[in-house]
Amino acid sequence: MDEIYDPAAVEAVAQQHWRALDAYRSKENDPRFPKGKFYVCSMLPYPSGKLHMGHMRNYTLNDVVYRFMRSSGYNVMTPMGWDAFGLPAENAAIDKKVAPAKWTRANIADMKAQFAPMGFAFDWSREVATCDPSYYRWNQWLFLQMLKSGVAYRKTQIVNWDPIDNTVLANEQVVDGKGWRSGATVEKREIPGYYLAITRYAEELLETVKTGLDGWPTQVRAMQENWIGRSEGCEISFPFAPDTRAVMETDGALKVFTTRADTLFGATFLAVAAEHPIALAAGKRAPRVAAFIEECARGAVMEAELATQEKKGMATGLHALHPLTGQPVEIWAANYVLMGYGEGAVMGVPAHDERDFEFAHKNRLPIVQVVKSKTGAYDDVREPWIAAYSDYGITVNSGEFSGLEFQAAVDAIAVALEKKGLGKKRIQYRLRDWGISRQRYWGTPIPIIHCDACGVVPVPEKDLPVVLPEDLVPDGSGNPLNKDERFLACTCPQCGKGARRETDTMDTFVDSSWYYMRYCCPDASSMIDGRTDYWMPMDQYIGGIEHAVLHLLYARFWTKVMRDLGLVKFSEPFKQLFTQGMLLAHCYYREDANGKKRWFYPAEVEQQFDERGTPISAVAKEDGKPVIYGGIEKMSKSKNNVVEPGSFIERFGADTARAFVMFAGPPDQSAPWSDSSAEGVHRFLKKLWAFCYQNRERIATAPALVVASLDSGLKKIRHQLHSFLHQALFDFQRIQYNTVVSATMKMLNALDTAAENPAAAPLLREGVSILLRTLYPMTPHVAHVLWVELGYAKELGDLLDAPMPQPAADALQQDELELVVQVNGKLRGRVIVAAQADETAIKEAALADEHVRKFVDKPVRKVIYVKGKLVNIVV
RNA sequence: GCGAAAGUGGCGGAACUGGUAGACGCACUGGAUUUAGGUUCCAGCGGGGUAACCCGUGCGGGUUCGAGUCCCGCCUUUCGCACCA
Repeated sequence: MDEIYDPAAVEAVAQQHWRALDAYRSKENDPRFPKGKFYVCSMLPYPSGKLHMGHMRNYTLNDVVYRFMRSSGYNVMTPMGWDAFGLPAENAAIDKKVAPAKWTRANIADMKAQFAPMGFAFDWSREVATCDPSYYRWNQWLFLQMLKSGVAYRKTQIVNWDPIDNTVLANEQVVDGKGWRSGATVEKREIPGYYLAITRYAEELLETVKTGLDGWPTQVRAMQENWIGRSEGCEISFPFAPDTRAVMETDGALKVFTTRADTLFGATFLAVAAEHPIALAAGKRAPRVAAFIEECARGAVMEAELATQEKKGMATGLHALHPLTGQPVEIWAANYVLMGYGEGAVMGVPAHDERDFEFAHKNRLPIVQVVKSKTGAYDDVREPWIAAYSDYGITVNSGEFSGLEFQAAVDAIAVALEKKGLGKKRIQYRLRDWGISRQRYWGTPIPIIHCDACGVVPVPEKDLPVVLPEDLVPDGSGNPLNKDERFLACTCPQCGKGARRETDTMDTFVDSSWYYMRYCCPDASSMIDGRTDYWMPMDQYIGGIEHAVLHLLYARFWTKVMRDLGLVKFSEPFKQLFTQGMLLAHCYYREDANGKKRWFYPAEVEQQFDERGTPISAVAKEDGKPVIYGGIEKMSKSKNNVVEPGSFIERFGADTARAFVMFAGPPDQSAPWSDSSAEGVHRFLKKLWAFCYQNRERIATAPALVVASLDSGLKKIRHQLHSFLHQALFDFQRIQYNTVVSATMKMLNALDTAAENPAAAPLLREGVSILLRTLYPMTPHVAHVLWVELGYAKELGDLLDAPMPQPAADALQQDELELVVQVNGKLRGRVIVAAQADETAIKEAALADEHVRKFVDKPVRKVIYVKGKLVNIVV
């Protein structure tokens, strides 16, 4: 055994050992693991080319789950793959004039190589890249099945259009309403596309997220519940007034949805989206309406932007009739009404809705109070109008419906409307169908053929996959597939005449909706096979909170579609979900005269402290002059604060990197990277090695542990060790690995104290075996080598499958307990009592304590005893 | 704007179910070893006070014998908002 800890040597030995065993290849029903399967998986990464420490944190987390569960006796499988389609490859293509396929595949190779030193337990035999035809053909196949069942359908969609580059822009590519490359003001444009009817599953998606999925974080469940957004309300029709009838050339009605039918008598205007047919018809007649529609057509489609923009409106000059009073109500076009949500129209009740109030106030529309509070606080909301009263209350000014409470009013009005055929109760979801068409090259081709004679024709299953040509290089001016005759030209499967292929590709969320099922059978000749039934549903899914809604909702939806096609038997893909936090890093900059920031790498900066350890200033090493501390930020290239694993691992080893990213903070929260803190963890591993080296003979020759013969000092240390273990096992289960690392540090500190006692050898032998196995999931290399060197492998087997240690009952028991004594809830003393002492004796001992007596200057009113913890004396 | 979280020493954080605030580590200070730097080891380390003690978990209220933890109202930061992944 070497005297000095040499991480490079240790890690080479351990990895060689695992490679020789092919240690992470998983197979179904492996008889070595009678407890059954455990499938743990991290959300697949986008192959951007560089792995930073943040990735390492995420996959270390995954790896700790793997090793802990395997040590607990499960047949664990953890795969890895690549979310290989998407926009960044096209941007790289524009920048570097390299085909996205080539760039992506080179990145995958790079990243895979960067994973190697970390010693992750990935089963690489299951690797999947979503840009491989063998994968995306099944996106196409399932899409065809969805077309057949009607889950997939064609409809127009609104996109961001860059009029200079003549291309559709992603929301990300719209900066302040302008195209990021051209600078042109972005316009909304309507084009046809494909949708998946996720709303068909709204009720089931909602029900399970509310009452099932108990292995998911509650905040994720809440976010999904709110995203689906079920609301009970009424659909109400306002029949066209003669002017509207004339313009629309029909006697229809303007339909709205509201959850506040009780306020119907307060509806003083109607607001429609700028794209609503009535607005468009009015625009043909009135130039000012047309101008307003055009104004609304500028600007982006993002909801956050729409919701924060100034509320603007324009009277259309048209009217509809109130369904119950028959009074004409003015129709306005408004920029805050969304065409894609509900009916694209709302009734405006300014007295009882803040947004309507703001709108009415600005446009001098009438405000009519129709609800008063039950307490009388808002009985009189007359002019001057200050605010809307949006709480539930009692109806007023509502004819025969006055004097009713909210629900009674809604019920009565709904009945009245239904009698007239002008409305009914209805459930409305906020959730919208999923538009999957992207006017982009680097994605799964949508398997559709356009024929002049037959129209839109699906590609026959036997012709799948529709292979994406891999040699095209986008130049920023639209989808290069539109110019690629080899791809475009085809024959119509129905009439056999020449036809054109669809050039839109699928949203990359399609790729990530089921890859985790393909990992189970990556070489299957169908979409999935029986092996998926063995591994799925996944036991532990790990990924960022940013995916709380979209990806996780799409994956749940996709699973249900597959279930309804008879492909899988389960309805939910992920039993447990863990949302990991981001790794952040310090950043430093200097500003030049023009306010332009120059960002320094942390390594170029020296932090200075005062004598109390408070950081006072940071200076650049190059000139000794101050730089500005920019705080702790997300790692990003532009801020030069990306921590790269390569050089760190070379200096300190993968185990230090792994242990530090686990130690830095709770795994579900963001944590900053710190070089010096990481070195502290390295010191711990060095200390561990040195301790094992110094005590190797004592451990090797230790007699068996006899608890009764330990002196009281060693007994106490043994109690500590097993308490730390007890806590660590709890923390392993709740995925709080930062405190597991702390526990191993405490164990080493305790063993260090024990080692001074000449009789400690049996305890050291037990303690080190506990310590190594507890530490192993975080730092497998050094744990493996020490395990072998100290002879534990011969006794307990390879560390990969050595069972997790369990705390001994005889160690957790104590003869004496230290109790805290409080007076009126404030800590005033401590007493030591026998473990079996009864409550009366304990209370007496507490009252007898001299520190306590000082504060008991009034009669004792009550004494509260919390078993094993404290006594509180109330005076 | 809407939805979801987070806020504890100089720093990262600990305190699982209301019950000893600050475990473990970093930084810093003093000392030992070393020619020196680094390493290693020992001790100290929330604020105030000679002390007894007092004050302290973003801010303001409340519940409780007892609140970092529960409730109400604010402030700040982070994530998501449907074409970034």
